Amino acid sequence: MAKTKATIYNVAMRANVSLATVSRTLNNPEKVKKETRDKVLKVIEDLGYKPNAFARGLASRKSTSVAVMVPDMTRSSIAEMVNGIAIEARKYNYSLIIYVLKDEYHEESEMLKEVVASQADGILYMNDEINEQQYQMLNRIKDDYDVPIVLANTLYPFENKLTTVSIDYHKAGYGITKELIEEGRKNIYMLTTARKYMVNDLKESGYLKAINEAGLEPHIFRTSGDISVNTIHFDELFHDVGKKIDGVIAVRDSIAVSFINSMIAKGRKIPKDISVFGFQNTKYASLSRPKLSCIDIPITEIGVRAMALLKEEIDNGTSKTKYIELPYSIIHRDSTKK
Amino acid sequence: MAKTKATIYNVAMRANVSLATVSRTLNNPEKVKKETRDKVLKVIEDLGYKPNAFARGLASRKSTSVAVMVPDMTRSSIAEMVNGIAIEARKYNYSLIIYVLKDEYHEESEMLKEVVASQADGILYMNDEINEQQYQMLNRIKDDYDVPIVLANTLYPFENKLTTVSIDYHKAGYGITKELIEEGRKNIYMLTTARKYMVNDLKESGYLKAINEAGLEPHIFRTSGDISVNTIHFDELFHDVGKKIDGVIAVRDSIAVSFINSMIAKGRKIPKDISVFGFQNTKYASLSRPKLSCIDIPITEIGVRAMALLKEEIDNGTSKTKYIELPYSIIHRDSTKK
DNA sequence: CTGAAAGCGCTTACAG
DNA sequence: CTGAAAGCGCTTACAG
Repeated sequence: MAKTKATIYNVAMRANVSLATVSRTLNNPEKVKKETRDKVLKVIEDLGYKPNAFARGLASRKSTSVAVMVPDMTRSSIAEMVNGIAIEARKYNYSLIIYVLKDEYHEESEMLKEVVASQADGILYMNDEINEQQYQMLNRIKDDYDVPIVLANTLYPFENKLTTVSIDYHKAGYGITKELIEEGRKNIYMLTTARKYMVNDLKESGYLKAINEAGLEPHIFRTSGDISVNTIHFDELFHDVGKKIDGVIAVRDSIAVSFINSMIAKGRKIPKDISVFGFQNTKYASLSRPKLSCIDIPITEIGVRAMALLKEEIDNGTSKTKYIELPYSIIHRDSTKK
Repeated sequence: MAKTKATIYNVAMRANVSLATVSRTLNNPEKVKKETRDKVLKVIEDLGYKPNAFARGLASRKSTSVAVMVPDMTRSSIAEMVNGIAIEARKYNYSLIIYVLKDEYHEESEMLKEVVASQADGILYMNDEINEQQYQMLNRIKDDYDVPIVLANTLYPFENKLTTVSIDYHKAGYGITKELIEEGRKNIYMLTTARKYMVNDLKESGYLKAINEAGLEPHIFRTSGDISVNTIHFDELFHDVGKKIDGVIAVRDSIAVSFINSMIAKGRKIPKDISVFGFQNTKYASLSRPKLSCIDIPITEIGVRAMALLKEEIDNGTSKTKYIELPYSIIHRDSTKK
């Protein structure tokens, strides 16, 4: 039964070469004579030999693995980024170790120590709620242990010490708000999360800028991402000012769709009475009736680029680029007039 | 800057004990006198020492990591299972190495070799498309390398050599079909994927059983998970027999919602004209108008239980249970009459 | 309860 | 281009 795994020693024996030569044909093939190399490769193939990742990691001080730290796998944006990361990591034969962040700061800091102990070659960190404390902790880890860190879709606008791949959420928020203004909307509401997310703050600041420029009154409405909860909030909102609202920017597609459902239940027409924009371009947007107009965020691409940048930092100790801003686009469907 | 990580040697020095004692206070604290232990623990704390995972893995032949093999991170059921796995893994301080499966059989087999080389203590495999070839390969890996494997939400009904955690999809398909029959529906369609998924085949067989028992005519309609594609299919379907369909079982919520949107566009009423059931109870179900009735699958729980079972097999070499069937429930919302 | 020592399976200067 | 040997940082019998 339990076949004992072939070791480098077995390969060396069978191929009549030293351990060093086997190691070289795997890691620096150009340093081995073609003839020898082929002989060794053949034995490796025959034995189904794969180097033990621990021994290799211990000896070389490289792990060919990166730590992927995420707040919550179940959010589709996170899952899609991880997918992008996986696509790119595969090219380099890197493995991905997933760490699901806990709310508690202390736990996160423990987790980071684990990451360091795991000898990850680099860290991919995604957390759209990132706060001062967390940002500084990452900074410290990076400096203390000299491990490259790349933030993916994670913006901390007050400092820029950490390499980042994202989109300009402020500009995106500004852009769609302007579109609504140009449509002639006067009472444009921003539907955002009660909980503070950095990324949502940026969308909000873009919204506010456009609203102020147009001399309109800003309306920030904070609600929950939980549909059963925000439905109640939207009913209350409608009760208070429902007839006046004529435009909406929601920080997530799912919140936009939930809002649409609530308003249609009250007899309002979308987009005739209210134009609605979402953010992300998830499947929710295409399954909504009417289909949702929204900002399309190249989320998989963010993952791909973040991994590529991390790889660059791992290999060179640094990277030319410290900030990659990816373009977004505005998808016009049926919940807005344009 | 770059703080050199403390090693077990540094700890031993500072605490005036041997390496073995440091190792023991971490791994077998009961074998160390309390006094000594406390002294060592203090130094560990002071130095921020974390054992190097590679050295530990190499020496102990245990990795405290498991390989998580998934077909595609972006499917919400997969992401939620991984979340469940992460929750449970955290209890044991296990890390998770993610492998995103490729379509190509050869690549999957290479990946499995990598998994073995990575010294993972066990493998969590989820793939609702699993075929004979893949199943046998897993079997071989398990036998050859003596590594525990647990299938999560992955059914291969023709054999049961591999430990599995899932729900009874056949029964679920049967149950909701019966409900539609009891509602008085006569032309019940099953909307399933063109591509063969094991799990969908089981839903289908349950559907067929109920239909046959009732002496009705079965209608299996194969389409795509892609909304823009299935919308076209549904339009064609409506053109052919649209007026007759009075009940629908879809293998995924998103397919059900897309179908509802298509039918409403043609002027049909849900659930008055057509009752619709989905599968999974995703957010799509709550964001649909009308809200979707569906089978609720305890997907996070499947992840949790699969990880727990794997841990049991890792620790004991085997587990008492070879198959855990979790209960599902039927959620009645507004797309069916009950 | 504690320590000395071998060994896990690799990589990498160093020598030749 | 190739090999002998040290060393990576742990764990684990074995002795005491």
